Amino acid sequence: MHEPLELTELQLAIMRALWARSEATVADVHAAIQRERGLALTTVATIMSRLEKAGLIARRPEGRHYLYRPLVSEEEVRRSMVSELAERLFHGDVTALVSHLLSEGEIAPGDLDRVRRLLEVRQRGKES
Amino acid sequence: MHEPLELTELQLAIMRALWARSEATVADVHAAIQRERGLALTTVATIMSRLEKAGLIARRPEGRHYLYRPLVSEEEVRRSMVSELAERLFHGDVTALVSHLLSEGEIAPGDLDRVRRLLEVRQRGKES
DNA sequence: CTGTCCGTACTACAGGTGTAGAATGGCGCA
DNA sequence: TGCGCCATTCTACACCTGTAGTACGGACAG
Repeated sequence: MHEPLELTELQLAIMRALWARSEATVADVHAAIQRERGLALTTVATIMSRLEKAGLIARRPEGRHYLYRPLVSEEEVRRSMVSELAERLFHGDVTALVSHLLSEGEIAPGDLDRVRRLLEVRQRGKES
Repeated sequence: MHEPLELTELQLAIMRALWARSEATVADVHAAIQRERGLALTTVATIMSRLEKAGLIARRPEGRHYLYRPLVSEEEVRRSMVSELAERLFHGDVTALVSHLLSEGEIAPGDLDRVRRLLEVRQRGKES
């Protein structure tokens, strides 16, 4: 239904603020990401109106300003971006991506147990 | 040492052709990616000179044309792009990315065994 | 010696992103 | 009723990407 859903870091920062609040004004979002990036309020407003034009968020009037809310979930974006990356780098072979993660020293040895547990849960869940 | 190494799909297609050959002319690369995308030769030449300017590939004169070769490996690019994505989407928590891959139905149940075997090999390799 | 062909380099342009100042429009106070 | 404030919108611009036509310089054929 959607074309690939690729967000840049700035767009993601804004979406994260919205996901955390579910409804927020431009000023809210601006305040929320102020710590990480010192952007002008109008910059945030610009990006948000572009996101709205792109159909990723929606807004409704509320008094003198607008309240924005996300139209896509964080999970959707993650799924889309991860599988897009798997496509680009591993011909869509997600297992190859996992393999890369397991073999390239990306995961601290201590975290392997966590992964193993996840895997076991997942495998039991799918049985039968 | 490098700043994040983010390649677009087109850039990757060209890099893949170079990785597969280790040295190639613009015409070679053009021919190689001709099947997937019907681009003009000059388009490929443009992208390749931009990649050279960006320091991702290098070239040396060879008779009347140039031979290009990659300056970054496929593995480096994969590592960089995957960890960049983990950064963007999971605050750099690679285990969370694996968890996402395991839980979001991204992996066919049949492939879970492969993953488990990879994990076991990896874990045994790291012990003591 | 000169015209042709081939590959490279230059130029161009639309669309997207990061960034933000300037203009606008309406609400409430004086 | 007019002024100012505040949020929103418009305009602007530089840089990157995808895409490719055109110009240029040198090697080769006649």
